[in-house]
Amino acid sequence: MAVEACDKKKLMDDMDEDEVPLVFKRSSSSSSKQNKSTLEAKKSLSQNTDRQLGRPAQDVRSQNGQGTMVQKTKMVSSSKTPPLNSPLSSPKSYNSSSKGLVVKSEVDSKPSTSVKDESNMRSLSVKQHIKDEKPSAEATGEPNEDSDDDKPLSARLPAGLSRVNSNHAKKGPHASTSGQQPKIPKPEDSDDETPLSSKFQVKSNAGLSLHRTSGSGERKPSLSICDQNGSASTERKPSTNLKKRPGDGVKTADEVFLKKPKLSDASKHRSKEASVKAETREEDDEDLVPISQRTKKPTPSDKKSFSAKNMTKPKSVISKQTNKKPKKFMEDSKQSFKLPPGSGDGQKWTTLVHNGVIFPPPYKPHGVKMLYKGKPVDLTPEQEEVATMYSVMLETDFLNKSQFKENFMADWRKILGKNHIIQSLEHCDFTPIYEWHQKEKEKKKKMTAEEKKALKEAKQQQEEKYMWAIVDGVKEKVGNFRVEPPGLFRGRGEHPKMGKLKKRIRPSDITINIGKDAPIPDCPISGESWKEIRHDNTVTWLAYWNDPINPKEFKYVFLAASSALKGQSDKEKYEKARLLKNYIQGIRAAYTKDFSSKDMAKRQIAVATYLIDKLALRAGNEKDDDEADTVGCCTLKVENVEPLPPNILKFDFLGKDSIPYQKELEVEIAVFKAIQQFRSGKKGGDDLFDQIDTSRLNAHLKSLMPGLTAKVFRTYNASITLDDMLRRETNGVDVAANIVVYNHANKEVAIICNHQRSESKSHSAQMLRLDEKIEELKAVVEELETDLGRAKKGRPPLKSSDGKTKRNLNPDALEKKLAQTMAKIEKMERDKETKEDLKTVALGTSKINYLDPRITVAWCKRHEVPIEKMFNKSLLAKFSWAMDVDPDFKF
DNA sequence: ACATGGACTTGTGCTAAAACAA
DNA sequence: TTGTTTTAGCACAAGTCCATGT
Repeated sequence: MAVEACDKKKLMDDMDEDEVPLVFKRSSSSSSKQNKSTLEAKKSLSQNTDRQLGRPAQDVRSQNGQGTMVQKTKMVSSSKTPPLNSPLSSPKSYNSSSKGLVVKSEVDSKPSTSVKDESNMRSLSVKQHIKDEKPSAEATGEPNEDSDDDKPLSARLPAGLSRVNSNHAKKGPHASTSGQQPKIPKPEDSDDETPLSSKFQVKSNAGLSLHRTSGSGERKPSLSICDQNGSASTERKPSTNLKKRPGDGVKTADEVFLKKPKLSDASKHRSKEASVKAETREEDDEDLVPISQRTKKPTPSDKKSFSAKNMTKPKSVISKQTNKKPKKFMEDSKQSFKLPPGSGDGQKWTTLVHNGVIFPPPYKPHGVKMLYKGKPVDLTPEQEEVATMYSVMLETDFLNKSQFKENFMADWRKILGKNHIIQSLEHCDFTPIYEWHQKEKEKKKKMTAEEKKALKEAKQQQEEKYMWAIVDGVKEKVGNFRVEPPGLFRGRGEHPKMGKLKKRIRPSDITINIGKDAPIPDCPISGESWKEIRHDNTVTWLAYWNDPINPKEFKYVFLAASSALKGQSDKEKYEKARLLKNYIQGIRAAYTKDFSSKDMAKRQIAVATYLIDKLALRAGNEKDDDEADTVGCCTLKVENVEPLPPNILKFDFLGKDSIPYQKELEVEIAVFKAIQQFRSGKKGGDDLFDQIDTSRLNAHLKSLMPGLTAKVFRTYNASITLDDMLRRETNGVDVAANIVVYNHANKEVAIICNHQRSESKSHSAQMLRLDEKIEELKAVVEELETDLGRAKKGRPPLKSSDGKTKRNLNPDALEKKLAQTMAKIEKMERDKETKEDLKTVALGTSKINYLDPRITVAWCKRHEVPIEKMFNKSLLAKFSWAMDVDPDFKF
């Protein structure tokens, strides 16, 4: 379906994306429908099996018993429930809330994790395998079962930790035996990509076997697999002109390639959908539909949201779409066509057309003079430009950093020349320029709406041609077609290069990558020319230039996240993480065993893997001296990990982007001892893991599972945690309550991944304001109660505090008002709590990068939550490939 | 084995835009 | 309407990891 998207209408709509607001139309009414549909769907689908399994969240809960209440109380409760399995851990878990847990994040302290009970999960899982109905898909179903492994980190972490221990350590051995030997079976797919599918399938059947040996045969399938639906969907038209991307749904990758737009029926559908949906729109001229758009809209047939309905019956939907193109097409196209991106040989595209990049406008001198030793100074435009870059940063914290100032001055002096009057930054007064800049900002702000709109349109028009690329006949959005403007480098943390001048990039710095038959983009700056033109279809970049700050590195122009190319690799990432589910138990057993290996390198690998698994640490590549001093797992220093007897490890280091990571984790004794040993005889700044590095670690991981690398654990743990929490805690009271559950799960993941944000400057003021409002409302409640009491006795209300006479309401009306006010207070208090809770936790990063969107989409379908409530416009576009997932999808 | 180049993903903060409250 | 708060998007920095050459 998606493809058809081409419909012009849609296109049109899309076109403006910027301006036009998306409208997701999902009428309320729809809900009912949805439900219905859902139900149907479920029935139709294999659900039975699932259900039996106990898959439904509800069931789950029931098991625990707790589930339900959770919500209100906060899911926490549930989480707390003691895991049946691990006795050990349990104590902690219960006790306190998450906080109690061992792990505390000092940072904000939200205690992050909660324990989950594995027991429940397990039970579920076990059964699940069964589901076979959908073959591929199901991969999903898989094996999780057994181990706690499957459980989300969160579960483990906190309490988990303890648990972990218990499991592994204690269990460790057994576990291992159980079955999964880590050994990899490599299915054939050497590539990471394909195999998955096959594997999945395999697994599904047997929980135990990790290997998915068999599956290999079809790897490609992986894609297909994923989408259960997908399969059908493809349609393609071969020859047509440009196609748009295959349907919105974007089914599987396969389809992607094929795409063919076809308007015919599909288009019809689409159009409707389009309207319904909301997507973006843009107008483009021709038919090229921007893929992104298409994709996004999932809405299948009717407007209703795609939510349940669509999903539910994915197949049916698909079929519709597909109709247009008969299978044959598909097949043909597949074969004849290019390989899917990513497919084997590394070819990413067959034809690629784009217009290059757009450069920032040349510098316009303002002539405002800065002062040096109190006197105005004449500067050339080049000198003034750099002075202005610095001036506008006058109120930032960078100006308090000597490193920044030194670097800036060093670079500026090169432009000023050796004998310039300006010799020292200390005697410079940039305020005139700063003030000029502030005024300019004011002016801009004060422009009328029309003026702003006109400016915007002019810009849009200028950029329009650069925004799109045509990849294998499909119009795709380009991610960052604007060349970075010159400026002062703002590194994060204590970056040694902060303040250096990032020089202007010119065409002669840029290498363009484009299809052989495509016209070479005109160089936008007359008289200049591109550095080089390449026709490399094994890479996805459209252009790149060397980073002016670090010439050894590059800045690339890629397609946008909504493109099929990116979508496919995103999907492959999640499929790989899902594959890990089948190996995790064995991997955990293996590293547990190696905690006491005689071989130091082996022991270090085991402990590092443990930390990556339990704490979701990043791999930790080596860094140069000219970068900020941050670490990851393999680069942890002795001083970053402090053993607190009997078995707690206190982590304190700066991770990516110099974000502090401060947590305490209770670990297995063997790990604790190993860490003590790794530290012994070393200085604080020495490497904790002196025998390993990321390439060794990853090489080892690859021996356990094809394609496995350290980062896969983060994806795996994040997604499995979300899936697990949603399944256990969604109670279905109403959409709002379900969303609360979702956000709670999302927060849990963010904490695991240590996704922080800085507290807004006005946070405390905002909290105070909320408190005031709540107090006011409480006063209103009291007043209402008084009046109600009087009204019941037939007396008129007292005068209000400001002396005015109130209307004489009857008791019913007063009660109603009272209830409304109380509800308002409740909501406000909840909002306040959430706000405080999330003041330093960023949910967005995990949603964008770590949570398999299919979990969210399937959950939305199961609980009739409009997907638009969970994904904004760009996420809808980015995850278009996940929209038609089966409601029973399990990560 | 290792260093380094190269390509692509992940992350935070800023700011424009949208949503709200007054 | 207007001022304020919240959110979406973007910019671009900073990671990961694979490939390749020595």
